[in-house]
Amino acid sequence: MPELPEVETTRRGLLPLVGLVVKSVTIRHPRLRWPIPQHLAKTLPTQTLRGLSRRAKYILCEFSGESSGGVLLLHLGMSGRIQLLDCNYPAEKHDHFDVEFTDGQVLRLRDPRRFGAVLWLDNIDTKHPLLSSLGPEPLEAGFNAKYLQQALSRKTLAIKNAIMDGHVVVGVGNIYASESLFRARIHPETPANTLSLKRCEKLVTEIKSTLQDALNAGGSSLRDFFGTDGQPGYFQQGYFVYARTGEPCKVCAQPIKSIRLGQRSAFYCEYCQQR
DNA sequence: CGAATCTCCTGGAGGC
DNA sequence: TGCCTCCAGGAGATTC
Repeated sequence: MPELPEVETTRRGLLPLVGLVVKSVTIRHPRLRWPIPQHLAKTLPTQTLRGLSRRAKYILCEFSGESSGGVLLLHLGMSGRIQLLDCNYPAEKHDHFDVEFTDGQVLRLRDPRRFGAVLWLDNIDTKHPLLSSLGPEPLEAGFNAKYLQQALSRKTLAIKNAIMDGHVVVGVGNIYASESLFRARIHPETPANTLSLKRCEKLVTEIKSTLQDALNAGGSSLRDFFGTDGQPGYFQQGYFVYARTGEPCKVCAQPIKSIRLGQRSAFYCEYCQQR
């Protein structure tokens, strides 16, 4: 599933497109999380891709042309992937959206479960509801122990759910939430507002290193993550606890436990992680 | 405001 | 071989 490292890996894979001009847009199945704006088929051609950035798990593609411009916002949801292909490459089932460039490359979005999104913003507008109330980027300096403790100060819910809340910090999904808490030796059910500053410090450090490790490995591969070159990520080799229920802890050899927290599975070692 | 629940959707796995 | 159920998962919407 795309989490932040996978999304960033995808963004980097799209960088060769910067500077290219759009030839056409194909919308095969507009019903994603929200409808894909039909006007893109008319308004995007002739515009030039000026830059690619990312906020949380949103990929922001900045376009401008003679008299118009805006931002194509892409979200991979849970099963989305984007590939760069030759425009003659036949579309397959679940290939919902193409942006073809004049050099013959096509950006192709495939999303079987259709939880992803393709939206159009008139400008990089931080007032857009999807972007306006997001927490800090986990790998940036604004995400630190002091900030985290403050952000958690009125939250009594389990720490695992708290760090998966994009208003607290963005980009920490189900996999890396469990992995980061294991590395920080914090039990996932610990009430968020009871963490000491020292434990917040440790958690911040481990969230950063877990995400950075995954990024260095080219993204994770829970089931079906593939980069823009079609190659799978390899971080899954390194999971300490995720989806390892009953298997021995890599540190103490006790069996890994799993519980449900907020409709999500959480994995932990009851000996290595304390409340 | 916080917290819990519901919801979107499809494919794959397991049971019978 | 087919059908049924369950599960996975991001995050906005809804409800209390």
